[in-house]
Amino acid sequence: MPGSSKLKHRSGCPVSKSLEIVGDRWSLLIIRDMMIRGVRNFKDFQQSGEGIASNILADRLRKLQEAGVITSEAGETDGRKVNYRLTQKGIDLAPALLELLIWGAHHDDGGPPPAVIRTMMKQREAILAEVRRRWRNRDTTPLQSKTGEWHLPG
Amino acid sequence: MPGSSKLKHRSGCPVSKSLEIVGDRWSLLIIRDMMIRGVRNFKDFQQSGEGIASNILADRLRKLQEAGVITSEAGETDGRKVNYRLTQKGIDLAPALLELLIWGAHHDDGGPPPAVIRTMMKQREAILAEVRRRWRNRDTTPLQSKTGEWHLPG
DNA sequence: CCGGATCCGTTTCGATACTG
DNA sequence: CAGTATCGAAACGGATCCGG
Repeated sequence: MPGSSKLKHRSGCPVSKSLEIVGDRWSLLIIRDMMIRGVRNFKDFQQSGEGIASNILADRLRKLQEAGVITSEAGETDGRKVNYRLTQKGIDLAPALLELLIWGAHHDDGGPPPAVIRTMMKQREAILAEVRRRWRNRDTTPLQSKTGEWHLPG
Repeated sequence: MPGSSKLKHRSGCPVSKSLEIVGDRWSLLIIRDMMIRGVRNFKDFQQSGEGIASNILADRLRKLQEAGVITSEAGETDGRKVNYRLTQKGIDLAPALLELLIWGAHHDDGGPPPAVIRTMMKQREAILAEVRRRWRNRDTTPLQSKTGEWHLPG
């Protein structure tokens, strides 16, 4: 419908397009895996997320691209592989995602001990800086292995 | 049947119970309305969220209670009315929610102009302090009316 | 092998109507 | 006002198949 500014997401949901990404279980996990664990490939997402169906995963990856949060490019060494990467918009989600993870860790049953949580909160800025640095340098190794002390939860 | 609490999330979703709240379009909007706009009653949620179905709203309010994010209590003046309020766990979501709103405002088409966004980011701590203060004092007037300058997006 | 697409039974959503 | 009941539509998830 050209000229119509009503995208009509699903039915009457008033949430903005960007926030739709967040309001989805899998999308948030995908972004977390990319940002924290450095996951890039289709298969790694399947194993990392602990059982997302391939059709759902493909659907979410496509929607995340449409939303401008990630991009996909053919692997340079292996033509078969596809590398997914966060865009600037995706990286900008880091502060919110980190707050979310801290909140979950703090309030979840069986979460990490309070000392670890306090460490996470203190290192908040350091973690964000590291995420941004990695993005600039295209470094995709998991965050945890860098210091061994961050214990980012999921 | 609604009312039977099956613990089995949906199928194999690995996300923690707390993060399930966030991975839902409506739950996030409900919390936002409570925190930013001071919404407390069933009917206000229906109008505020711009068209959430009553059965969905009831379901989400119940799940948020089960998750310990909100509580419900019968209205003191009017027995029919039910007042929903954020718990401490719910209030603790404020930093994450605010980051999310800033992110959405920044990256959404037709969002507020950059100057407003920069103001939001600068006032981040002030907004959080105000949310906490209101929660302590059971003040439920909308946040915007306080200063008229925060322009919190949705 | 990798990154999907297709088929299909099951679950959940959502609009409307209705009730205490 | 604060929810249920109902029912069609959509999304989900598992399994399997396909192109490169």
